[in-house]
Parts: sequence; structure tokens; C-alpha cells
Amino acid sequence: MPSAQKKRLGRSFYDRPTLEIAPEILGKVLVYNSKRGRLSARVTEVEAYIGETDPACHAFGGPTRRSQPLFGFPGTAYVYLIYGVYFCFNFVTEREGKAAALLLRGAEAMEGVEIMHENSPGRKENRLLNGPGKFCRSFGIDLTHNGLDLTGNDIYLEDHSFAVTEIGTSTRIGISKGKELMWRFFDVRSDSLSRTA
DNA sequence: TGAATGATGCGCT
DNA sequence: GCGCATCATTCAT
Repeated sequence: MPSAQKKRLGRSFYDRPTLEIAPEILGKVLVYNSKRGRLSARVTEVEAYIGETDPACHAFGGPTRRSQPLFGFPGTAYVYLIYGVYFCFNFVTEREGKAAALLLRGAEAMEGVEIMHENSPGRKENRLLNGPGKFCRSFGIDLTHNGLDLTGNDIYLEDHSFAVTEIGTSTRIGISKGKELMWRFFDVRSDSLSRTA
């Protein structure tokens, strides 16, 4: 096995059209250097939320206190609480002011699996990160990570040259407006997705 | 295996 | 007060 080249992704990766980034972010490795140790996972599923005209996007109708990070620099983390219970983690994309993001909905655990099991007890390894709320719980992501610069040293993406041979698309999950848009992207071969098929 | 449901907090009208 | 980018549990097939 030749060792894969690990290239850290910078601002320019995020400073592009969201629908162009979406298929490319699949297979990239998200690294989190937490206080308890290093966690990493291969991205398998994302959804796009784009701008003030997308009715499902938190930026719809203009900026608010909560959605502020969405309007910031590309490569910013946008984290919010959903249903009073779980957190959702987003990569902010496009130029500052455009307010677009990719919601991380699924990943495959690589490093720090023990820590993930401590955060999410009693589950199989491929059920640790297969859903946006579950990813945040297992990784230990919360509002303290909101607004974090993803080109810094805490949380960032690496390109390990993992090939994603087949990319599936579908409508977005769990929304009531903007349902017709095919803005969910996933690695068909993965067994760590929020939904199968 | 799938449908229904409750948990639970907060942003926004 | 309503609705929400979710998930685990329960109950039914």
C-alpha cells in the first residue's frame, strides 16, 4: 500500500460554488484535534444550503443572530442546535456575504474511535457518525465550535486521495420547504449514511 | 422493517 | 406560541 498523500485544504477549497464543492468533499478527511485526543473521519454524506433565496437555508430572509456565521468567510464552521437536542455541523462555503454551507450528515470513523464510543455508548462503529446529530455527539461538537476557522489547527479537512467511485444525489432530508432540490450528495458505497439507498 | 411519537431548547413572529 | 437541516424508542406488521 503506497501511503496516501495528506494535503490540508485551505480557504480556496471553500471559496467556490457550493454545488461544485459538494461532490468533492466526499472522501475528504475531517480532523478534529480535541482536548481528549485526535479524531478523524472520512466524509460520506453532505447537503447544500445556499443563500438567502433557499427557503430551507437559515440565511433565508437575511441574517439573524443565529445565522451570522453563515455570512462569514468561506471555511468557517456553522454549528446550531436542532430540536433542542442535537447539534448540526456545517462548512461555510462561497464568498463572504453569500451565506451558503454544506451540512455534514455522515462520515466513517478513522482515528479516535474510542473517544467516539465514550461519547456515544453502546453502538456499532458504523453507527457512530451516520447522521448529522450523531456525528456531533460522537465527535463532541457543540456551540463552542460555532464560528471556528476551519483553516486553523483545531478542525480542518485533509485530502487523503480517497477515491469515491459512485456519488448519489437526492432531495434533502428533514425539511419542509425547498424539498424539490436535489442537494444531498453521498458516497453510494459507504455503510455509514443517514439513510440507505 | 416501518410508522408513529416524545424529548427538549431556542429562534423568530 | 410554533416549528425546527434529529434520533431513539415503541408498537405494529
